[in-house]
Amino acid sequence: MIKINTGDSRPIFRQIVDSIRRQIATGELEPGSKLPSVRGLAMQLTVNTNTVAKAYSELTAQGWVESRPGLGLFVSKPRKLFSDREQERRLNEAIQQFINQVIGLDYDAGQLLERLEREIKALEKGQGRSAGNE
Amino acid sequence: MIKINTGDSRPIFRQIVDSIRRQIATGELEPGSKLPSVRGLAMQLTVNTNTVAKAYSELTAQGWVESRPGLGLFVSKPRKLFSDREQERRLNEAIQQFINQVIGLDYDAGQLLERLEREIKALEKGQGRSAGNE
DNA sequence: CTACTGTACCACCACACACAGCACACCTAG
DNA sequence: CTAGGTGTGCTGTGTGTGGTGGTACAGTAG
Repeated sequence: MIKINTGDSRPIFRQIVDSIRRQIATGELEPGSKLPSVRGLAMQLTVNTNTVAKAYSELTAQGWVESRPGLGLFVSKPRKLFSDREQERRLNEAIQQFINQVIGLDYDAGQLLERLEREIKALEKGQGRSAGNE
Repeated sequence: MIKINTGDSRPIFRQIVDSIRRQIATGELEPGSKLPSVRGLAMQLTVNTNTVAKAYSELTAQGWVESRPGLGLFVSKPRKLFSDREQERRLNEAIQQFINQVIGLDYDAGQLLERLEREIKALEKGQGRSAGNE
């Protein structure tokens, strides 16, 4: 089930992408599963169809789901999504962004790492995608 | 010295804010230090004065620097910047955002935490701000 | 055929970002 | 005193992104 939070600073289509990506990564959505239709999800979220289509377009472009013409979108089998360099670049960017956000907060390194560890390991509960080769 | 990267996805004024905040947090800019003038920094970065002014405005509003009328902006003494709830909210947001960015990458929890630990501890080298009470 | 699927357009509006120029109050150096 | 530097405020203009609304088309299932 996908939820949209209007108080969230992220744009709507990004919330949809993140939500579905997380469901796939945690195994909540298994490979082969069918995603809700563009119009159906748009109706449920009281959002424009183009907004959902934009989210689906990104998921398809990044290889999380595959389109079967006339049928819908289906979760694709786990595989490596980015090159090593691209992965490294994205990880670095994510870390720097995290630091910039917590840099004024009164937490020490230990507290930050403890909180991060808890949240990260919660993801691997349903066994995230860790496929072999490309 | 402040650098602007046009390839960076962050808006210019945000890059300036982040850069200066980090310099203050790491002690590279000590309390009482004078920031470069709005027009001077804008000239150096080949950027509009309003863009620098916007960055300075945010730094002032968040209490990182203080304005002495007619003289300039000066790094203020360390103190608590946000309420406990606000700190907790921002930390949570930062963590969720980090997870959303690394969720498709082929790193396990151990690798992520190791990388995070290295970068976070690098910040505390010059003794970050950890003042007592509000 | 009809009804559903994703996809691709078009137009419109709102907002953030950056740029440009101008004005004002303040302080210091001469 | 004046001249020049300081932050701050305002108006405007242009560009890009996000969101909405509507239409259209090819593919698939019944």
